[in-house]
Amino acid sequence: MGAVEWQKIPSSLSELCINTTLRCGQSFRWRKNDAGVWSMALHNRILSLHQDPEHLYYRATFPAAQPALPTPPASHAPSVAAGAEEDDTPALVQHYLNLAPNLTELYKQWSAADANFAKKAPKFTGVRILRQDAWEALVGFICSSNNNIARISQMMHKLCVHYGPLLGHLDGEPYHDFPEPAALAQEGVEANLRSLGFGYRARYLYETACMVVEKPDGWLDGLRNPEAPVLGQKAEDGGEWQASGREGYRKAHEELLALQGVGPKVADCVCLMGLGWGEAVPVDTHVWQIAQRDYKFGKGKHSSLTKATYDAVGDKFRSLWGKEAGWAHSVLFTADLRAFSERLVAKVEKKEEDVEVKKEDGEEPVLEDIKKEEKVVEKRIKREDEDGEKDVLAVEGTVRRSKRARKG
DNA sequence: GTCGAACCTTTCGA
DNA sequence: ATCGAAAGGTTCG
Repeated sequence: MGAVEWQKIPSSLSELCINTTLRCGQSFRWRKNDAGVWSMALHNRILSLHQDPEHLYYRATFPAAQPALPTPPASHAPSVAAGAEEDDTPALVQHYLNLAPNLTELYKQWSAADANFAKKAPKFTGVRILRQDAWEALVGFICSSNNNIARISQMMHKLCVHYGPLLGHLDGEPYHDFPEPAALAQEGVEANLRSLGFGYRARYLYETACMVVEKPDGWLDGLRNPEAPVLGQKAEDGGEWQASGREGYRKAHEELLALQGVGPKVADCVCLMGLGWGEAVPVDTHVWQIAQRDYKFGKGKHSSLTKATYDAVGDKFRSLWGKEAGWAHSVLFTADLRAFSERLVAKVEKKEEDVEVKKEDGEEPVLEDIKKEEKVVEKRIKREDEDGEKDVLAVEGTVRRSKRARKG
């Protein structure tokens, strides 16, 4: 493995908070280790992240002996073992984390346009829409139907372990890149996924993989917002704005609907998080609750979440928040997640106690000391994420414990 | 266009 | 602890 030193770039927690962004239901593959470092296999390397109030730190770990070329004369292929020849990790980080937009400015705009956003957003700053791989987003959100984030994460992990190429190990854990469509379009995949606990989504994944494989090359990325091209491509104009969404967005949404297991909500998730269409507003159970509670839906004409109501909710948010409505929506969605619910309660003296109780419950005692350190770090950077660790560790815990001594 | 039921399994919360 | 409900929905009739 060719590990590279940590790099750092200036970044405030208002511009990006990875502890929120990486576990708010956008990507389901990030794992946090005991030292508080987030890692994920991405584009043929293991990308690791952590941050303090002033900086974002990143590091890539490349697989050993991964010759870009069929290993010509090994004569002077020196320590360049991997990736060192033009390390594109800085560009990848910039691209994946979507660091270009000024998030503070966007929050200001959304707050000015919407009192409810202004009220909710201050406790959920730094939520950034990631630019994920479109295929991964498609698979992840097909799995998300009628499901919970912990299980979706577990399923994505299994998918990588069983069908993705192994890149290497970190903290003793294997990291696999995300499988290509062809890997999931093979005979027997459906049955195997079912046995792995995917339930009825096994068939959706297999059939969608087959359909994608049959499409012309580059079909999925062809549905991208030209303003948000894949890494290395030049940005172009995204088309004319309208409250129902730009033409390219509508086209992408419509095409995605033809895939198995893809309805309006999943299609919007892929549009927003995989294809760069900022106006895509996925309306799920959370957003529907929000729309009823805070935006006067749920009565009369729009009393139930029909297709027409679905579109109306999206239009409402698009006309309210504009071109990046899906982004604003994600902030409110995050605020609605149980995993973050503690931020909504007022800071009272009882809180410390509650946290302690939660921590002891269901966690390995061995981790106690480490976790207290972690807590200190979290406090130092002035975030309130003690609550979050519990959830994240729970996800990893099930994976790990299933292989080791679970009974204690 | 709308409605209801069925769908797999895990996690959550009372 | 245990058990029903809910979980970032979609499909089918």
